[in-house]
Amino acid sequence: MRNKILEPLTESQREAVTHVEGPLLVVAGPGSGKTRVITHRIAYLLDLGVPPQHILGITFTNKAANEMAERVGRLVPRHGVWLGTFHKFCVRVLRRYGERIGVDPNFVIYDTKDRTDLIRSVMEDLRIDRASLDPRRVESIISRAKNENCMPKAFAKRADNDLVARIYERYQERLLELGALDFDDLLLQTARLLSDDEEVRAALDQHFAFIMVDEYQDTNAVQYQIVRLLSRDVPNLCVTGDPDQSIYGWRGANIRNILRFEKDYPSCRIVRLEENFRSTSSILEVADRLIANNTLRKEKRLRSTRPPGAPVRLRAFETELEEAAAIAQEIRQQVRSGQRSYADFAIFCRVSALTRTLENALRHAGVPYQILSGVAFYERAEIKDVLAYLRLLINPRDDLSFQRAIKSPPRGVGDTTLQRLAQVARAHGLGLLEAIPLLLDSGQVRGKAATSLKRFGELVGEWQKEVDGPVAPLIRRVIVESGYASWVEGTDRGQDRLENIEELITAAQQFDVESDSGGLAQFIAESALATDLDRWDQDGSTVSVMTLHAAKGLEFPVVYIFGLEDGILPHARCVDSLEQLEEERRLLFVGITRAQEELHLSYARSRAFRGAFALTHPSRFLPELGIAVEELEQEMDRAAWMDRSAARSRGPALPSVGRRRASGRGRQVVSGSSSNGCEFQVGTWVRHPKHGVGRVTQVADAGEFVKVTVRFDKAGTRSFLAPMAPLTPLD
DNA sequence: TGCCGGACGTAAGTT
DNA sequence: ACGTCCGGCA
Repeated sequence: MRNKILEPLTESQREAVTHVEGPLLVVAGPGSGKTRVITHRIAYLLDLGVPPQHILGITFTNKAANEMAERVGRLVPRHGVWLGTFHKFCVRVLRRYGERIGVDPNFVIYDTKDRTDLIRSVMEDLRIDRASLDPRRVESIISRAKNENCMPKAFAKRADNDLVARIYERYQERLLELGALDFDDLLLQTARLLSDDEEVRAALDQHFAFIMVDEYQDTNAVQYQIVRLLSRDVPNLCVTGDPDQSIYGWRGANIRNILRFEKDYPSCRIVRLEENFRSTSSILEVADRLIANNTLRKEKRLRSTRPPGAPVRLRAFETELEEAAAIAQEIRQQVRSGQRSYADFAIFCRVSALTRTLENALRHAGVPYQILSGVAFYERAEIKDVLAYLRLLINPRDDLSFQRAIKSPPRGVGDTTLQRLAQVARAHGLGLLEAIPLLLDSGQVRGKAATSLKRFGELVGEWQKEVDGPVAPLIRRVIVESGYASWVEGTDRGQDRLENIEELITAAQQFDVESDSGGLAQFIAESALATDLDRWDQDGSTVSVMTLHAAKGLEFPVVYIFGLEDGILPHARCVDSLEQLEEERRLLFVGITRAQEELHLSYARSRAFRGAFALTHPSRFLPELGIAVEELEQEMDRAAWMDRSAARSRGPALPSVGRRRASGRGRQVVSGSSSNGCEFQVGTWVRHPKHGVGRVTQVADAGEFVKVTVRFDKAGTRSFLAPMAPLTPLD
């Protein structure tokens, strides 16, 4: 048995695996077998006779947790070790001990959308105009505060934003009233529990004698504190991570947590895994050159164990359409010729908004794909609607869910009725659902609204009797009896939406079968914590499309990264500070190091944005890769590219001065404009069907097209590519 | 009173 | 190209 665990390991991997007592830091470069180390170490501990319940494995994503559970299972069947995300772990702790710090054990979890809704409603209550203070900004400030372990009181003392402090305070009060925790609270309340309740802390510290934390470079202040509090008396803490792959600074991750591990645990052992078994040396060299440009970094070399393989390609396209089409066609060809299967390919981009064009191209080329975008499956409207009903059954005070459920399907209860209901509820300190009888008795509501409300209350009462039974039949009952199913069927994409609900029911069936599942509350909690990525099927015969963030931890034989343009990668919001810029560089580094055999990078010189075309600049990271850019038509101006990158590194962006080719390839849209440009000149008055009359302020060469900038009275200044723009000259 | 369609403003990443 | 808001209609 022990041989099976230790044999396949390298020297340093074995060193990490066989380290048992005391703190251990594994600094693991990409593709260095980090997951293998963790899973084999768990197996090793089990083999030594450590009871599985004393081992705790914490990851950031469900996917990572599942993969680990599965791989440990291959070494030790039915191992019984708890492996899960930080958030899941916190849910578990809070359900059991949360009451000691005033957390309702039946709490519901509010996701980002619920949070948005609640913050908006709080701002309404406080009569804060949305125009004067953007709710989205408020959200991110509050979330940031929570990730820094800063509660409303402490936040108010910082006092740089009075208004936000008031919203924050009220928001927390509302969550408490509603019996809800948002994502950040799961961590925050757990940290509070562990630091305020020594009895619980000590018990859990003892209980989880062996703790392993993956991706430690991505821990935030609260997660850091939780880990610290659980490894004080029994510090058998093993963390793994790679500072070069820290990409979650924007949500409060603190790269210093991993950098100071040695100081936190002076007796710790450090093992470095620097051999890369994943990528060809060509790919690795590119990654290495790129990341060497980060200044806030400990020097580290990646050692390749593989031959050079195919060179990394970097291509420039005129438009995003060509870029997408080229990727789709290439993949199709490689599969058709039998060299590859679709599952070998992954396509990454910085922002999920970029996938639309790509999707079209893939569909057009008949390439099967799965998108793993930011929009989680469980955030789809229909899923949220159904979950709102379920949440209401568990927690009748959950007004947010009530409001959602009562409106879908529309049943004749509108804002006016709801406002009256809210008044009554507030007067009696009840939830909206609970206040229905009072409102009806008061006689304030009559007619359809009254009967609908009454019926709704009765139905919920009926369903509540079933909450301890299996989940799947309950869902089915709810969607039929509420009229939701028949209503949704008649809406836009009704069939699709119904299918999504079916998928939820399938998940519920699965959940029902698992013996130790914790009932409806647990199902809802897991749904809130589930992501798109969890539904991902790597063995399926499809190309995978995802963001660079989502790609972390994965690997593919062939990787495409597209949209490598300034403003996209690095993202426009990240170019102002060196720290953020370097995080963007790490993001590209993560993407590059996912590739095993082939890596294709590309950018487009123009891209549709907000419905209009705009010119782009190549990413400032591209010159750092040390590879030449290929033009769509070979030997075309390498010089122009060099100029541009030189200009880039010198300073602020210069207007892109491209060349104009005599003929476009496979483009139908070019027409109407004469060879020397177009009919627009600076000063020309033009009419736009939507924006009305405006005046041309700028005419610039844009590769093959001409960019026309027009100032409109109302719409302000906008740019168009001349041949496509619906502009009519007025002269 | 509630619902629907056009106008308007707006867009990072994830648990 | 998209969701959200407001005003008019049922």
